[in-house]
Amino acid sequence: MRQKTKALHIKIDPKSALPTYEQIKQALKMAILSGQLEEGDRLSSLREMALKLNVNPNTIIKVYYQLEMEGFIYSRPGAGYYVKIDPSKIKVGKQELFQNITEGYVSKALQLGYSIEDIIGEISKKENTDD
Amino acid sequence: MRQKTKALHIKIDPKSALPTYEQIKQALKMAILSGQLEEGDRLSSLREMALKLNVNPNTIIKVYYQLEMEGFIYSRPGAGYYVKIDPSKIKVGKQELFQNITEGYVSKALQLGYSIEDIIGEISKKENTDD
Amino acid sequence: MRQKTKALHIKIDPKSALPTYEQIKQALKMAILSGQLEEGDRLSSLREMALKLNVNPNTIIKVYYQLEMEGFIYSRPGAGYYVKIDPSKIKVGKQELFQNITEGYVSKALQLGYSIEDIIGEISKKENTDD
Amino acid sequence: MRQKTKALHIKIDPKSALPTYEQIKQALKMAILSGQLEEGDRLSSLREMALKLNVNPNTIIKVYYQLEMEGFIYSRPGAGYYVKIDPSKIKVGKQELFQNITEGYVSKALQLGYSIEDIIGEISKKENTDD
DNA sequence: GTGGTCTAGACCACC
DNA sequence: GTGGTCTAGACCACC
Repeated sequence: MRQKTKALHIKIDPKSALPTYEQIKQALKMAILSGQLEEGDRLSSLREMALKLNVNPNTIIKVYYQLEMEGFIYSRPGAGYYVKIDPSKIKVGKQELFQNITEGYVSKALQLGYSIEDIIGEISKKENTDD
Repeated sequence: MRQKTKALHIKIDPKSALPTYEQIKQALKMAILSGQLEEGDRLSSLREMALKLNVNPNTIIKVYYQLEMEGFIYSRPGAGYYVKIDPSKIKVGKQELFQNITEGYVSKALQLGYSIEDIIGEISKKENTDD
Repeated sequence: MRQKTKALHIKIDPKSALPTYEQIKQALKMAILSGQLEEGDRLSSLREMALKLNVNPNTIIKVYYQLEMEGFIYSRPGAGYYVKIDPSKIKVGKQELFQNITEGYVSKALQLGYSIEDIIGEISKKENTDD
Repeated sequence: MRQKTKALHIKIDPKSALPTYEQIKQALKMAILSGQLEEGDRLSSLREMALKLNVNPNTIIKVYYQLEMEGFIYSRPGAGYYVKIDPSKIKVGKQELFQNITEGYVSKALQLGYSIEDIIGEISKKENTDD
């Protein structure tokens, strides 16, 4: 069982309308669903994570608690929080999330007056691009 | 002189992490940028809109006030709120919004592990679809 | 008794924080205290005034009513509103108003950090100026 | 790092035709432009200020929000509101305000029938005066 | 404790 | 009826 914490690059946007804890939670969920974090990986400790993100420890407590409730991580008292992966759940969760964000994105773009062709054209530009 | 208020179908998602006023604001901005609301169109009155969306009038005041600050609408006290359109601004705002949501969507999908091809494939499914 | 209404140049600033009726009221009071409007002068009728200032007649009713309460004008039912001047009151009212606005102005300028000399210097510039 | 809130003596005139929030806003703007409040100074918290001025917190929220929009202060959620000063902006804002109030004052005095000499005479009396 | 969102509702100025 | 000001007060996110 791996004990080393993987480096995650979570950016908090203070101007976002989303609360801080929600931004962190979504970032961690993405990391898990994408496979960036794997079964047994240890999350940074509450204090470490709070320090890294320059955020109050209570905020991290809230995030870890909710992720635990949703079954993505579990705590080993005294040892830390670990990623828990039910592979089938991950697969389904990942697809659902992908379809959800796709649906949300496309419907907004359509409402703005862009066609599916416009959308695909815009996205194609991203190919062979770093950022 | 248009005086009739256009019907808008704004849905507030109570489960959203976005605050109510932000959801309404974004919906109205979309309607303006997309051309659904045009120069001179009258918005629903504060009380009407509040009633329609089942929300407190003060929340609508906040939305209208911010949209006014951003130059999308103006108020005529005693008469109502009206759409103000600087066409060039609309054009730019629309493109920026489109690029922003595209960028945000694509980066999430990529992080989830999907490729540009996967994304385009998923979006292509939307073609020839009603919903 | 003069029946011709004198031309007054009242400007309403829709962006002012002062309500419309207050702006009109102050302008009329100034005109009376300054001698621009004299004993027996007839004010524009409610409808005329409302039309000239592009304002709702009810607003003018309110203004005239308050000026009447304060003893600056009186109404002759069916004939209109007329300036009533108690010369001693006018003199006192004018001086009081002058001292009030001077006091208010000077204290603001001082708080901003300007000296009496600065103030006098700025005001002196107004001499030999049209606007 | 200054954290102490400076004492401000803001008086609300209930008889004023200016709305409460406007009076408070102007007083704070004056304090900033005059240098009474400096870069980094912390404003009283929403609740403190509301208590001090015997006004509803929502009224203070409105004041702070507008001052934030105008770039005079910024909020650090959970910490408070702080003065933000772009010195050049302050200088310009101060001069503009001074010229505005001077212009407004002088034009009223002139309309009342006083001459520039009268005005300067009245203001000169303020010299060597405490109040 | 501090900022931020939101509700419920009164009252005013103006159309 | 319509916008605008204001109060009283609850609840949330975060420090």
